[in-house]
Amino acid sequence: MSSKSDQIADALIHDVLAARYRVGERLPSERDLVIRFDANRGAVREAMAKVAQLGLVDVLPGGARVRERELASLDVIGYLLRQQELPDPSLVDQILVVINNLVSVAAVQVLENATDENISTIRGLLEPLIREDSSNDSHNAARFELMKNIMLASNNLPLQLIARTLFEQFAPNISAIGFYAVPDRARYALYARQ
Amino acid sequence: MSSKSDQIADALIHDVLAARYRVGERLPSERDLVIRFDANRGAVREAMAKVAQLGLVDVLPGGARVRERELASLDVIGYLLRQQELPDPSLVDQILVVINNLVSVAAVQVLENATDENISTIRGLLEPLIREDSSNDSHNAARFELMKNIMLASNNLPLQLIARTLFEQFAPNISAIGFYAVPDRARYALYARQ
DNA sequence: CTGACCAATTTGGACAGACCAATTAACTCA
DNA sequence: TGAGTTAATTGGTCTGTCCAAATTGGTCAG
Repeated sequence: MSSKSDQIADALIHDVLAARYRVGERLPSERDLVIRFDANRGAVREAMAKVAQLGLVDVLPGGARVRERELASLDVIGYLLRQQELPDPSLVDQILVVINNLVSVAAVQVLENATDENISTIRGLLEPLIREDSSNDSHNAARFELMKNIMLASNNLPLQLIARTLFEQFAPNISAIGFYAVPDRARYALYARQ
Repeated sequence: MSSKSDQIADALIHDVLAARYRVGERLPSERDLVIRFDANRGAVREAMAKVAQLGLVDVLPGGARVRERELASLDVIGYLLRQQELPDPSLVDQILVVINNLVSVAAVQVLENATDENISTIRGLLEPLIREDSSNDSHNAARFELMKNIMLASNNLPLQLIARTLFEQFAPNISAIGFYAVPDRARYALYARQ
């Protein structure tokens, strides 16, 4: 059972992402939200702070105003994926484009900076991927593991933060959408050989 | 003048990023922080919620425990850049690697999805970059503007969120470090011609 | 009728004190 | 010494209050 402020925040985030309020419009006042959610103002304020920290609203005396979606934090991706029962396919595509590319960048970084140990670990993870006879599920799991290791070994903190955020927001939704992006096996294999 | 809860949050974030607390260690209790910052518990709790939302700590009954830095939100980058008077050069390098690559991805996306209007706008922004006689400052400003437009035109929300976060966290620090990464002019020119 | 001005209301920010449930730390006793 | 129990600590929530900034609505001069 999540805390009450989290429940309130989730409801507010959902409403904002569902465009229930226009950009620039004010959210209900904290005192109104107290009534709607049957909570005290402290809980409502904590929820508001969370929504504001996600970059979805600007909170200041006079009211909390909705910002443009493009000004939000990366952390809203998870909420967006959960907005409907089935994640938006185009959003999934967009995420996969970014992830696949970041993995490539990370792979380059690994080759430049990583230790031999890291490389050998990654090479070990790579083998199951080269085999063509593996099932889709096991192949995806192996690829998932490989990506995470490449990110970790990249030694690039922003890269790690982005990747972890995307992976983490993405993971709970994989079952609903399948993890279908086709990796560029040849490229990874090339990297591994270097 | 920022709000008190923001001041408290900034101080806590600074301490955590400065590794004043070990991973897994507990932050001072909310009641102790009330004393240290001469605030009430509500303000402290709002600050704590912000730090938790950044992924720096886990707050639960018994105390707020520090998490590994790799589990944080991308939004900590700005705080990391401001940790010392002079931003960490290696962190700057890492950010630039990511940014430059994301721009490339976005450029591809633009070619696939963008309107003619977008493309012509970008092509217009590209011209000042091709000239070799421009000063470094104006060249950088032009490149900055170009990148932002490519990102916007990419129609890829995660990409936009990441880019905006990085640019925004980065911008206040540009003066301190210079914006020195050399763009791959040839590649952009190639894209533009397509 | 329009627009500038002003007062009343609304809103977020902060404060004080209290209770509960979960966790943690301390203690006791076998 | 170690396991089990108790006491203290901690976060989560609640009620109520005051203040300053922003908004709103009305008023009045032009």
